[in-house]
Amino acid sequence: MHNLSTDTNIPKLLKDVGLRVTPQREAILNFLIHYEGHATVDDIYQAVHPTFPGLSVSTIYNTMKHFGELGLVKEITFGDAASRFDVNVQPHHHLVCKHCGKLIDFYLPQPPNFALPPDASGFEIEDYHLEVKGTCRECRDKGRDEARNEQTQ
Amino acid sequence: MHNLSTDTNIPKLLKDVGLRVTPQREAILNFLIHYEGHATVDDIYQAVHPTFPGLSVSTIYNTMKHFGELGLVKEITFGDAASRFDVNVQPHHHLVCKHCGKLIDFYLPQPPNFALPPDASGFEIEDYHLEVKGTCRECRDKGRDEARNEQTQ
DNA sequence: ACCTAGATGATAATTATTATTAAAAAGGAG
DNA sequence: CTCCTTTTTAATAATAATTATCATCTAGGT
Repeated sequence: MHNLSTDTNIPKLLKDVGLRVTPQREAILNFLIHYEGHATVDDIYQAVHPTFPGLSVSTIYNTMKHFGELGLVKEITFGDAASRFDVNVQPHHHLVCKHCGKLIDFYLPQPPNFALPPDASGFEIEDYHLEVKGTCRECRDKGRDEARNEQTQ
Repeated sequence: MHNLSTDTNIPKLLKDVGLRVTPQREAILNFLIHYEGHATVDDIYQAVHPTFPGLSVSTIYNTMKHFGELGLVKEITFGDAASRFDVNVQPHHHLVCKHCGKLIDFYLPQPPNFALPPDASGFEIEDYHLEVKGTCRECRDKGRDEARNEQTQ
């Protein structure tokens, strides 16, 4: 598990996790490190493409898969929408605005306690994620809804 | 919020929630009520289609949207996979097996307590869902993986 | 400089879902 | 019961995210 910050040495990091150092990977990582919020593949593409015209979305998908497996990013998948990637790989949870889709991180002081039901005996817990849905202040203030896809960070 | 059981009067229920009583809706509801687990649109289609050849998937999507809005079912959406529908509309949570996709319900004795971060001030919580990922016993026993899409209930 | 495993990019394929729309059916009014 | 309006259905096309394919290219060791 790696925690990335703006002063991470990108080529070194890539070598450390056993990946070849390619300009594409450097560009993507660099973007993610500086990005506030939770980027989708398309966000990455839109941002990196101008300064790196060759870049293909396949490469981004590929790269994100690698990064995910190596613990550089965490994929957040919500029902309907596109996957988002988070350089915050600390265990954490999300508030999701039902109206604009905004994501806000939060942390639990301690894992929630619950008893496994009988039909789950032998289930080995590896990870948990709490998704809290509701309405963010902005959407509560303005007339709700019609905000979708505006502030989807 | 309605809790469906095997002795629910389906036509009456449909009328009560303000929907027209159609054979398609009756068939879908009847299937859901008797189904153990969490059905996908395709599950419904596969099950109902043989005895109701005309049924179209559009109708199922449509119907599930209505049922969801009226609180007859709860849609569970996980990242990659197809949406599932649960006639258990009580607030509850899920264990998800990473290998075979099996879903197991569980309940929290009390809501997890957490403090909203400062950038979430004004966020109005409406709902929360805890998703616990791991490996179910069956997948732990057999050689893992290659089970995907077998016991996806 | 050379070689080979691995990476890339273009494109096609897949999958879940939504939109469209003409035809059919539900349910109330007369 | 028949007519009428509105909703629903079903078939199809459209969309959108993601994965698969594969020829070409390149990183990094020799």
